[in-house]
Amino acid sequence: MATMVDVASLAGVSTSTVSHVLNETRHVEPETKERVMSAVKATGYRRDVLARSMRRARTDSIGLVVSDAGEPAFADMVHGVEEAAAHNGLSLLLANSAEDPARERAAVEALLDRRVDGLILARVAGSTAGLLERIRKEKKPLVLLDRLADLGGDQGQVDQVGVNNQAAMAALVDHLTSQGHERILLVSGDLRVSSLRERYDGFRAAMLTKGMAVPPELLCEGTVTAAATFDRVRPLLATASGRPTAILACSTLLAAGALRAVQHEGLRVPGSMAFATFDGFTYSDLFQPQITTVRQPAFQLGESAVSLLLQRLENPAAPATILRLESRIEFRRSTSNSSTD
Amino acid sequence: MATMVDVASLAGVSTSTVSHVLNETRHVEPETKERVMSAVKATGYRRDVLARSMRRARTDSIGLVVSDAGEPAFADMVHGVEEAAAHNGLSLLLANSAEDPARERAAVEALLDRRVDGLILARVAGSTAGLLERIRKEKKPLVLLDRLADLGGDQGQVDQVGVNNQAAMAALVDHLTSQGHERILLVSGDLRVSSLRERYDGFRAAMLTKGMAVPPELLCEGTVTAAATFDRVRPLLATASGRPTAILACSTLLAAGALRAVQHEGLRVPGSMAFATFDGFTYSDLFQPQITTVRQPAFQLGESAVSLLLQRLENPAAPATILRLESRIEFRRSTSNSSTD
DNA sequence: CTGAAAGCGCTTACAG
DNA sequence: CTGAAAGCGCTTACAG
Repeated sequence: MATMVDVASLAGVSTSTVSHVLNETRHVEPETKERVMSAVKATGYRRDVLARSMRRARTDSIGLVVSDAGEPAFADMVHGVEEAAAHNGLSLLLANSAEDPARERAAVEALLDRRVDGLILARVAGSTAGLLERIRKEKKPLVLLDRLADLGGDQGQVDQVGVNNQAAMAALVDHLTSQGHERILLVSGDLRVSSLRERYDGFRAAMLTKGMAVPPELLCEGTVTAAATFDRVRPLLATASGRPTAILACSTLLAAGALRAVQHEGLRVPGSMAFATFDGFTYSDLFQPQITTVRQPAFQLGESAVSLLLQRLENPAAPATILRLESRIEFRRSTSNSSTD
Repeated sequence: MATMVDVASLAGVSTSTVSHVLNETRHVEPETKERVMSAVKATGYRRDVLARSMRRARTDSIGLVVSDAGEPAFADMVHGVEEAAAHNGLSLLLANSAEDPARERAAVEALLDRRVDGLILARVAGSTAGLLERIRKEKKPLVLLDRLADLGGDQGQVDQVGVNNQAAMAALVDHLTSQGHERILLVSGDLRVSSLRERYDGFRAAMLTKGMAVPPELLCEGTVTAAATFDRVRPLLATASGRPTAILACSTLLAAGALRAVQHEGLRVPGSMAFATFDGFTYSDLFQPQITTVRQPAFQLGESAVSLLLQRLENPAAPATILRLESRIEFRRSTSNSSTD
């Protein structure tokens, strides 16, 4: 591999000049510049980013840690981040934490080791409290994505971008109650995940506003896998008496478990059970049942996270920004009374 | 940030000794070692991996570029790679190429710049011939994942891991013909993608073996998006005369386009059209129609790719390994004659 | 307009 | 058993 010294000697200049030409960081005579550039070409020189990073403050790279890049919503967020990063000349280091706090921690440490200029995190459910502290100590710009932090006032705020879960939930409850549903089973998952907590709180608030009861047996929370959700939901559907008339799942995973329970009990959607979910399934237009779904603007969430990070890099002292984008509800037959199936 | 010099002076030793203690690369008196370790703790010292990498041959990191980490099959491969990498103390730099050759090229360059110890690539359809050459020139270990290379003999071989597409296709054709299907529409996509090419070739070979005709109008190839596939497939289903009785899609994306065409024409699966696909949809057990699917052992593909890479790092001169794992076929109602729907 | 030289934080022969 | 010093490949004051 050719080094800068090779280029300099071939061009008959100093390495300072080569560096300045490459970085356009001070004026160089056109003719000299020319010589340098052709020496670069002749030697096939490529700047060593490791050495470069060691001298500079920046690495022009950012890190993204998501709990599972394979989940549809996260996949789109990743795309958004990639697009925006590439657009801004940043390279992206991506890591999955697989919903495992230890993996998440390890991923963050690896990214810090590589001196990323900033971090974007969609944290896992059991994310340790120390993680944000660790990043703050390193003085690394940080943006929280989708799963936000509920920080106390004096801990300092963090830039965050998520969706307006309350509003989406209110609209969904509106829709379901307008169809005459009074007994709605909420499958809300792990409430340590802020987005799930917000949906849970949003549901209760919306029901309260409507003057409707929310009996505890219709709040199914705490399950983390589809299988566990199946086990929890199934008994709730077993007997016709007291059975909910609608199920509302707060994530794709939860929807999968709940739907499996519905089918296991021989109930048809929407014939004998209405069903709606957040996030939902890919290619769902092709399959039955057609499920009413709250779609996040996932791609834009990713893009916005990068924007916030860039702003933060520009202006480290600015107050934190908290962005809430609006979701879109796709109404389908699974919550429609007029349907025959 | 504390540096090695800080640690050394606090412990009253040289930086050599600190380095050797940290790397366990030469014997150090237990008592000295102790002093160094407590100085490390006291200063909160963390080794600078950039500086370290600059002096060493290795960065203990590998790069993975996939065409879309959000597609189910690729998502599982990514998980396999991550798991195996973590297990071997390697950190993983992941990049999506979004089926765009330019993005792929940029991703590879970024990874080379970061001096990954090796690369794993699931290449895009239009991947430039120069890409492999570029990596070879850099003398970087490389493993091809899922989408293999059809290299000429004297270009030198590359380590690769994929599935046995021929065998899976033969079994599928066996299954369909045994159900009485003679007119099978093959939706094969972009034949520059080696796995799709293999499925295409496998189909023709299997049909030939059965002594069955493969009329050109039942070979739908070259489409890259679901929308384009829809447009190509729809007219083939428009009139009952000459309509295929079964459709075989070679990827999730192609299946989506074809299925949309089937539904647009008002045909029911499997009532009026049998349907099978490679890769398939997630959570497909929950939805109708239930589609016969060839599942790749995607996670294991990812793991195997890392194994091959590690072997290559150990032994750069060894002949290339080409690994073929077996897929599993999930037979479902979409290809079952006895079903009423 | 350009160059000589220090320095980023490590690793590793070389020497004792 | 340990240390002084060179060097990895850059960037950047400093000097002219």
